[in-house]
Amino acid sequence: MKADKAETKLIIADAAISLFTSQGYKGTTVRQIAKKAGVNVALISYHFGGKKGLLEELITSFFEGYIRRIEVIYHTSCSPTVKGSFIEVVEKLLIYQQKNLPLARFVYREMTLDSTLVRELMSTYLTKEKYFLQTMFEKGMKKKEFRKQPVDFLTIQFKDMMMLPFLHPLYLSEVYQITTENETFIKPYKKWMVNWFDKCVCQNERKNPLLSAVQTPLFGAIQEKWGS
Amino acid sequence: MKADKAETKLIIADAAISLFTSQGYKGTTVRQIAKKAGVNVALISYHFGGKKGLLEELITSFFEGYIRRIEVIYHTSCSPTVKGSFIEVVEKLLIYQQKNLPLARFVYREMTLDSTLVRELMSTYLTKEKYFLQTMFEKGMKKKEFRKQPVDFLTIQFKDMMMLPFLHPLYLSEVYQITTENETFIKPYKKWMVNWFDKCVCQNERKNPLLSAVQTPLFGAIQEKWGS
Amino acid sequence: MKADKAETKLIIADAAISLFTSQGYKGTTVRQIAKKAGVNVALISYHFGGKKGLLEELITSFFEGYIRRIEVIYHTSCSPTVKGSFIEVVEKLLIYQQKNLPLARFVYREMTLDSTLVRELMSTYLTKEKYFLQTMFEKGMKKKEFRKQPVDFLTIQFKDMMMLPFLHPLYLSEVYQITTENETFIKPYKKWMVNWFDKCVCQNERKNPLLSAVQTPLFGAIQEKWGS
Amino acid sequence: MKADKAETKLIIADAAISLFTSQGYKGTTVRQIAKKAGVNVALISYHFGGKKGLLEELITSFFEGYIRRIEVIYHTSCSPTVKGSFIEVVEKLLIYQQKNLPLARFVYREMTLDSTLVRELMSTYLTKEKYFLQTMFEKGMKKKEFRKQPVDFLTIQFKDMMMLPFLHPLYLSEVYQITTENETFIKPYKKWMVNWFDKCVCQNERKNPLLSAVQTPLFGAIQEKWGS
DNA sequence: GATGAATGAGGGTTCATTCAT
DNA sequence: AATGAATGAACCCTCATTCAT
Repeated sequence: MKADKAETKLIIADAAISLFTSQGYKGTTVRQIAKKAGVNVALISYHFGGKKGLLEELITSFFEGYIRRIEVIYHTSCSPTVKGSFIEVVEKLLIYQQKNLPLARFVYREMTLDSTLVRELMSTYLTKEKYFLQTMFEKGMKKKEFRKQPVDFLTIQFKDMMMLPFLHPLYLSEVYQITTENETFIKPYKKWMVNWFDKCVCQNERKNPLLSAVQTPLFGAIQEKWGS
Repeated sequence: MKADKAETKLIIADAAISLFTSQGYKGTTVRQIAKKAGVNVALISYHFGGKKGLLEELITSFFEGYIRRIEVIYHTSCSPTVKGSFIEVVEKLLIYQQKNLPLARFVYREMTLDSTLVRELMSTYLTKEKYFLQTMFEKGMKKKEFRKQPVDFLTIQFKDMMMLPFLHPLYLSEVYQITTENETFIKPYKKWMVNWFDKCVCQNERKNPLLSAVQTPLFGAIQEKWGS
Repeated sequence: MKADKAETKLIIADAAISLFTSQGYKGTTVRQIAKKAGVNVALISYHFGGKKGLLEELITSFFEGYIRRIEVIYHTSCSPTVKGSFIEVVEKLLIYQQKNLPLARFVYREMTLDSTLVRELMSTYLTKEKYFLQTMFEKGMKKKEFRKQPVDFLTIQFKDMMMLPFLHPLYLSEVYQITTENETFIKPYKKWMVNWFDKCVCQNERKNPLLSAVQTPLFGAIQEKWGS
Repeated sequence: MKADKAETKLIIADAAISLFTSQGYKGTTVRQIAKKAGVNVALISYHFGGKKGLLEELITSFFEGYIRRIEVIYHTSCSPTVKGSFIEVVEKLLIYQQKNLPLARFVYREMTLDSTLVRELMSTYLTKEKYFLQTMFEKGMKKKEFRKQPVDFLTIQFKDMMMLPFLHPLYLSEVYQITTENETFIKPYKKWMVNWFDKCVCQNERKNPLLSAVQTPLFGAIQEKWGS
């Protein structure tokens, strides 16, 4: 039985994502991947040019989809406000990451490692992302929609908040049955991000500035559960 | 000149922490560790019973120190309020984690892997930690100092917030020169935690409940930098 | 040109037998085996699951063939006398051991070691062998063909005599050019075994009782036990 | 507590003999020996110049005692017949080997290995032994006490018979509780050797030539060679 | 495109030994 | 004489990859 070239690649990729996520890249052997995918070991080298090539394709495809979502909105958003565009970005990225949760988790974890390979792969995309986000922030400031702030810090904060929930230690989900996998997570988290824009980014009268440094359960989802 | 047993073990452990942190456990070879430590490879097996044993000792010693800090405060804190005890815990743990930053980072990352070994090592300590935190929260509630809330969620939120800054992807720090390593991080982060207690945990009049779900840059440290 | 799986395994096995026999299991390295077999080291693990697996297969296959020869005769021998069946067994086993002389020597030597592994491997086969031999001896006694004697001792004596010539120190053969390898060994040794059956096992008039101490049992100690 | 130099050496040697016997030379580590002896590992190198030196001393001391027993009788025996001297030799050697059973077993097993070291150690003693035995046999023939036969074969047969019972696979003893260790073994075995001398070596009338195939030589093959 | 035998590099570990105390 | 930390060589094995089919 001969499968499609594309089909076989997909099967292998899926198996790889699953194993890489739970065991890490180094901790996974090509034989484990081949076994889980139900294909011959040599096919991994054949289709991806080796284990490293497989990793590359996974990371690349993740960032590809990631950047594309920002890019599309950046170029076509018809929202009247910059904040509106940002909210679109937030929603699209949250959905994207949740849909590719294991891959996202794996990529983000691998990013915490000192791997030359991973660094090289990321740099292109991270540069692009930085460009888009910073441009948008600057646009918002120019339009007096956003408060004047160091753009760098805004960008990193934004990126941080978009990434952290997916870095969440696996064991927490398991122990407490709280998870970023179910869809109920997206809505409150998005709300929380909107709030962050309102309070910390946008140009708005803040009567009690002291509050700004305050509260917030990190995860809106949790907050949601025990009501307010 | 022969070194002390304890001394050599320390040198090896230091080298291992450094390498494990940047390359991961699986990505680090004993020969790299030995080379970095300037000792013979066999000494790792001699002193730690192998690479696995080295990992065990590192993780164990980290959690040992971690739990001890909670425990001491739990048993000897003379703060009149439970919140006061919690603040002590926060401070001690932040200092501890910052002082052992690479180790903390490494342990937390390794916790996101599906490693039987790591799971087994942690289970003891996590259970203890859970006990201490939950008991304290319950005490606070019984004393009407804290609002009534599901203790589980409080505990996990607290744990989360104490861990997240140290999971922070390395590259961010490097790119943006923001780091949890310098001491200026602790003070604002502690302040932020205090605020969380005031607004989300403690029994206090909240005039505008809507605000509670709001704001907060995840990292007070960052907020601090560009003023308020 | 890639060889058959079976073929390669045979080549490796042959090299292993040769080296194990002359240097012992512990004294032989997988690299020596691989070199002698003209294959890559990793193939040993690939085909046999490691050095230990190779040992297992060698010992198992030796005993397998050994037991099978007894079994076949046990079930299909059409000799009118039990002694006749025994003689068949003696002949088949002598031929078998001589054909697999190095393997036999190696296995028998390894049996003198306190190896858990070897013990476990043997136990199955030795139990089977014991069963076959004892049943045959008992049958001979029931038919009044054999003298009544403790079956245990008969069995061990028989086994002993079938094994000893192959345990013979290698150096003796070399020094004196006497060997169990050439075929002229089998005939007289078989004759000697027949004689042992006639004089010590079978029910026959013995005119000169003094002779009883002569025609062997290899171990006087044993003879002593069941009297003369 | 400092022990005598000699005492410590003995303790180590005893431990080594025990372990070498059950696990073989290669299968035993110096750490096992040191542990069993209750001394520091380095002492083995200190006292014996290493593991190899320890082996040398054990084998040497065994052969030393072995040869000395032959030598003494060779020079001082006042038996009127050569056969009488031989019987003395037999008795002394049986007792010696039984008293040093584990060592004897170990040495004889190690002799079946292709070890350059062992070969070199033995050669001296084996040459001496060969000289004594052959001279005695020749003397017996010259005195017409022994039949004329190839001396080589007589020697090797004799040596064979003196060695074989100690090569006996360990497991047999264990399974069947028959052992060469208890003293009751020596008497009958000696008797059997006497008989061998009477029937096969000495110049005596043999009324029933048929018996010639019976009283052994352990190896018919040998018997075959020098005719019947 | 798919297979599985074969490869060479490198992994962790164990070994007998030596060195400083 | 005795210790135990330290050493380098060599062990077996696993790895990702390639090759012939």
